[in-house]
Amino acid sequence: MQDNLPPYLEILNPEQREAVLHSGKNLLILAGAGSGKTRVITTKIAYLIREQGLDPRSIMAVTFTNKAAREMAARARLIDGRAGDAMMRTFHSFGAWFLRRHAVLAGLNSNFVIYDEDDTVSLLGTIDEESPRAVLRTTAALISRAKDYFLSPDDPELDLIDYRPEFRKTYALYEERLKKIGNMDFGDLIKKPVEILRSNPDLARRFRERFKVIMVDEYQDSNIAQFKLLAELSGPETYLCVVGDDDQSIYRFRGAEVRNILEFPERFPGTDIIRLERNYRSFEPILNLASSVVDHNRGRLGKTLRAERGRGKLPELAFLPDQDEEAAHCADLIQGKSTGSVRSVYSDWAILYRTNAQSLGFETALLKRGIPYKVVGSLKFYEREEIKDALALLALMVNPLDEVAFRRIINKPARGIGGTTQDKILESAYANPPVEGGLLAAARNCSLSAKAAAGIEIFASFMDKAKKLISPEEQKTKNIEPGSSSKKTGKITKWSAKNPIRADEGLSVCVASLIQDSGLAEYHSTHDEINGLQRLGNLQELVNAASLYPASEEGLAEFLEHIELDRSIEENKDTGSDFVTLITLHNTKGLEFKRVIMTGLEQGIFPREDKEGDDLEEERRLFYVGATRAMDELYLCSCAFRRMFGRTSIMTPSRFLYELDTLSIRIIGKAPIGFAGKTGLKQPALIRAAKISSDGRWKQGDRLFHDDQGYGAVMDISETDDGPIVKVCFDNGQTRRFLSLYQSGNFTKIKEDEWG
DNA sequence: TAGTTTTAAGTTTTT
DNA sequence: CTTAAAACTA
Repeated sequence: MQDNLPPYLEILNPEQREAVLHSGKNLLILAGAGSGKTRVITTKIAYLIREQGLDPRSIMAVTFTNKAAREMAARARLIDGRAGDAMMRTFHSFGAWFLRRHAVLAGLNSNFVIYDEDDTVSLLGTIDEESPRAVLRTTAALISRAKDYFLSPDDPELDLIDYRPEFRKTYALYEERLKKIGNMDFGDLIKKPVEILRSNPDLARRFRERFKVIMVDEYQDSNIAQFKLLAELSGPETYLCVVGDDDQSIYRFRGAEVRNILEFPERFPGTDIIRLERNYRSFEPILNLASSVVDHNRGRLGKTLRAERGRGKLPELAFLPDQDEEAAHCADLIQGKSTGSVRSVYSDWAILYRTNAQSLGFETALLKRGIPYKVVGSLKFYEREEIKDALALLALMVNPLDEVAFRRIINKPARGIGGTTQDKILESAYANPPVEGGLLAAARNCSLSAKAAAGIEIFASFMDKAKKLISPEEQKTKNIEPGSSSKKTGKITKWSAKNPIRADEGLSVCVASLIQDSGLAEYHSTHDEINGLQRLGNLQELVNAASLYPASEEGLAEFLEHIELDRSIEENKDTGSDFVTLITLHNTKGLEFKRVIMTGLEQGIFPREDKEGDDLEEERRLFYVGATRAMDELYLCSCAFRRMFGRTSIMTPSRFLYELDTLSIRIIGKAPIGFAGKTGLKQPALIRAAKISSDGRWKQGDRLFHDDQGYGAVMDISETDDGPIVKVCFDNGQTRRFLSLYQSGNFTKIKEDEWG
């Protein structure tokens, strides 16, 4: 035990302190959920600077999400302000930073724009004009996966991604095309730096000299390419410290390789392992519940989480008739109705679901009750057509060779430049060596119809105008542009013909000018009768966001990069500071809430499909992640029916519900057979059932659900003048006869037969 | 070629 | 049900 430790080290537990003070060899920290790993990382950064006298600039700390990177930086700075000078970024943001400086070494453009999966699909569409969109999307996903595994088109191992020679060929063509354009996709942000470091030993040496300490958070979610990047950046002298939890690996589908963490000690010989197994977040039954499910997984490093907070309220599992009741149940819980307790603070609550599509029902229910909420991470904003259009204009300014952006925007609004003309322009641009001025210049040099040529001129003229707004010479006299007529106008959220897109600061002036002069604003407001105003509002919001950046070419590039790498946007709803969080299970990683409701625990929803093997294990880990977000109270919901694609279908409870420790849970509602837990409050008796089969007729053996009796099966059907009478045997052993009342879709209301 | 109608498909999860 | 994409027509 050291004497006179500074307070920020004093407050750590022995394992945490050991991890912070550890030096010399590489370090693998196996940190269970809620064991204070972020505290360890941030403290370690501060400790290295304060006590070890390390230059902050020689420390690199990588995370996976922007939110995590921001939080890490903020918390480290709280302990020591100098920590702000350390490089704390996401893997992808580091890759972009690296490539802006060193891409030229690989003969690549450094003014690249980052292509997302959608852009990749568009580009693939110009390579392969035959295939339908769905096929292109699959190909795009495969290419992205290939890059996660650090596989190039000529790599023999590419067969493991897709053995078809066509795929190899398409991938090669795509790479060639992307290089010509000079842009990067997400995978390139990791893969290309590795290639550059490998072929430039001097540069690699300089990096190894600079970064003496490299730390990685959520290491269980790293992929092969990221592993290789780490390997290139760290030499024998580098102190490598990775933190992770194999039970929280939930991004396998995206190329994350759990073996990275499982085999870390072998890959980096001389590694010490420290386990953080004290959980400070959740009450014991919550941890027991989470562990009991993930215990069914094989191939774990294994650890025992101890609940430092001791016993608390038993988690509740509610069996509900359908998703509307589920949403109502959530609202009841939040308002404290079911328990009769005092209403809690809204921000204590989070509603978790497997897919974004599920958020809608909760939104409507909460809205109806006037409960404020925020949907986290619905990336819709940047996926909106009008926003993508506006971004294409900006992208084309940054990289005039951006074919995808060019095609997207050149004829919007219509300028008489259709697909055929576009092909002609692109063909001539690719036939000739890269033209100064990019695709627009190429278009001007192309012999086109009078109509098309005129369209090009119109387009080129406002692009030139916008360019002037960010060129250095014009900066001093920038009071001449029309958009910024008078004084500060503040944020404008509503649009009218008299109140066009406005801007008065920084880059927003240029962005506003582009959106206005290109006719994009007008195009979207007139083309969409219903949502036109909202579309303009979105465009205005984009303009507002740009005002934070300087009106220069660098500012523009920065703005675009920020948008491309961090798509989470603060939805500027007039929600105060107290709101319920609606969030996907994946998005909750790293977060915690006092009260958590996990919804949709049904086969097909969670776990999704009938997943098997490794995929099923990943779903289990997702359950573990979700459950361990809860500090005080945990609630689970499972519905008997769910509307999907406009149809109502009967659901089977999630298999995880059969796996969990029944002593750690209290059951509410009609549980299917096999649940031994205590039964809580009674649901009001409703008589309702639905069939599995969809042809509108009852069949022997049809499974159904009855609000009073629970799950059951049809034993016998007899036709009468009043319709069919069905005899049902329930899982609880009871037998009843029902008269079918009426039907809609495959959802049938029934009335209990008098003789039943 | 532009714009409209009809048909089909889809819901993972995200940097 | 909602959205995207193919098909169709002016």
